[in-house]
Amino acid sequence: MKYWLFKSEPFKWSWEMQKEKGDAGEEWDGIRNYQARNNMREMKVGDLGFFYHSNEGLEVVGIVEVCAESHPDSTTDDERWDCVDIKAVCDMPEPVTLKAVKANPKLADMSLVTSMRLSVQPVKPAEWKEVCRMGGLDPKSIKSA
DNA sequence: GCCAACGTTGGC
DNA sequence: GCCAACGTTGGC
Repeated sequence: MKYWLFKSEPFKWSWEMQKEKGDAGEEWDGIRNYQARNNMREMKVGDLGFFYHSNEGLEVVGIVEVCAESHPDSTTDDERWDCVDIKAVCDMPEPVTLKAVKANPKLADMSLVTSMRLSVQPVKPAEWKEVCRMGGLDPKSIKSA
């Protein structure tokens, strides 16, 4: 099981909108970047991810779970682009801001800091635990449905 | 809204 | 295969 981070601009697709979809989940479509796509191709059902608000908010606001493995992106006919489906799992009790992540030496190598523009990123287990801790969330309490 | 950083494209 | 030009992302 792996960990990931999904970036979204809240005025395009927000955490609230993701939660409204419930367990049905939603396609994480519109990704037009090879590295981000390759990350999605590696995802398995049950993998967990952070939901991060970019541009506005600049914070990790929730936990999501991969609920469908990589398939063609329905928003394009271009065969190069695949995407996964994700569903909301729970809120981050206290959103973890980019500022806080940058200020934490343990997270200095996190993709969020080093690969600022990558919209779908891998997260290391140690980073996962640390961000959960900062957000007031016990990683062990995250239950996939 | 600006601009730096980065990815992609296309001419050579 | 290099690299300049261009477009996009995302923090500020």
